Amino acid sequence: MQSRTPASRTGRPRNAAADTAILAATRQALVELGWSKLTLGDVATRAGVAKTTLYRRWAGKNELVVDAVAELFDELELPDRGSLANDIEGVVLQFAAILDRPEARSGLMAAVAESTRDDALRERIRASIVDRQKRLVLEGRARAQCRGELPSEPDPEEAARTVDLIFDMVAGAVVHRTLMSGKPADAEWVRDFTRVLLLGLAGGTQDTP
Amino acid sequence: MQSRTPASRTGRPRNAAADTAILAATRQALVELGWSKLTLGDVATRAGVAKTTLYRRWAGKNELVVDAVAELFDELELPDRGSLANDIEGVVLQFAAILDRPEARSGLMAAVAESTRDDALRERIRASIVDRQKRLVLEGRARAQCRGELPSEPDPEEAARTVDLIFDMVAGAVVHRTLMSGKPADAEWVRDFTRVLLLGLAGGTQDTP
DNA sequence: GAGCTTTCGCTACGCCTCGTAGCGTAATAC
DNA sequence: GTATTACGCTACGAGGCGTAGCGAAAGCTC
Repeated sequence: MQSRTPASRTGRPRNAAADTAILAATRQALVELGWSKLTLGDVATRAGVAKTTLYRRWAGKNELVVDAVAELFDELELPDRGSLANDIEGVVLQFAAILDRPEARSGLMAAVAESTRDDALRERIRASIVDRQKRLVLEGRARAQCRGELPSEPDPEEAARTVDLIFDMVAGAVVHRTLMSGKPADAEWVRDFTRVLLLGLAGGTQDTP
Repeated sequence: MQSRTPASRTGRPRNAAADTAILAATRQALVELGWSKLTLGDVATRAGVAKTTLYRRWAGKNELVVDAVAELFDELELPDRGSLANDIEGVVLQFAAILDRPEARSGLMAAVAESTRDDALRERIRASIVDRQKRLVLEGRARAQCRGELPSEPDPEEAARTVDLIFDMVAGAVVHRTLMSGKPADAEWVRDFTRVLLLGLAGGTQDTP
């Protein structure tokens, strides 16, 4: 996950439990201290490992926090709730619930801030968080096209653009609502948002449910 | 702007030029160093003032960077370009251009990250950045309603909700596209985005231009 | 002008964190 | 056994933080 697994077959193996303990301790420290006051020495103490062990596995605070936060977003699921509107509302509410947790808020935004000056970190975030969750858009879109709720797009290039656009609109709106405007993405807001998004995507050819 | 103006009529007045010099030095340091490696001592040296002077005017790194970044967003304007679609495309492209500047990227996101654990800082961001730019949505919306491009909303409470929703959708999508997806919010993307947003807002009763 | 008030530049300081080096020990593969 | 790697621990220099204290400068009031 973090640095390397060079198929080292010899020597003492790494303690796998330490990884989960360190990542859990990182999230706990994010809750109690936030990003700026989080120190690697403190995380090591919480996890019950030596500080040097932590440095042997992660390059620094940035990489550690990205890995710790990325696990949070793997909880996202997209159960079939019968309609595209219900599917979107469900996943948006899940996403909002994750962003309600302080370890996700401060950790994610701080990592994104650092990634503006660190290409490797940006790629790490993209691979372990952003691109991983794009699967939700792809799945929901495929379902909706099967149901006839969305027009099928023959041009694969244009379809990819649309997927990216939807992803940025959904995730961006929730993040902005939660962190910038500072208001909750509650059921009422999610309903309004989903209505506008669906009308826009359906090309204005569909009635309001 | 920063700390206090208690109508201190007596004593040596503050050097107003130092404020602008400090904020400009902060932006320059953000460009060259980024948030995490920016130090107040370095900013003071760049601005040609003593470090103690800096601490007399700002409480810390967070507040200083918020003020330095807030000035960037005051450049946003909303010239009348004839149609709601053109107005939106114009302001989104302006917003994207600001987010293209490294001092805006790292400074804004880091401040938002810190604000998740600092209520005073969150309020400072809301007042000096977020709420200030909501004027653009209000103005564009009023224009569009005059043109008949958007339905008028009699219920003031629902109208306020709609304004908030539009603001979060526009700003959130651009920020997410730029910083999370790491792709440019170029003319093509802005056109696609505006089309979806407008279809959603018009309630599906309008043709694609 | 004299006197008061506030700001400014400068130096110095204790505190904390960072990231690394070095050592001895533990755990596994061959 | 031996080789190899991981681990815990201690110690260290480097550097930033935020503050205190000082003398000097720049205003206002009288």
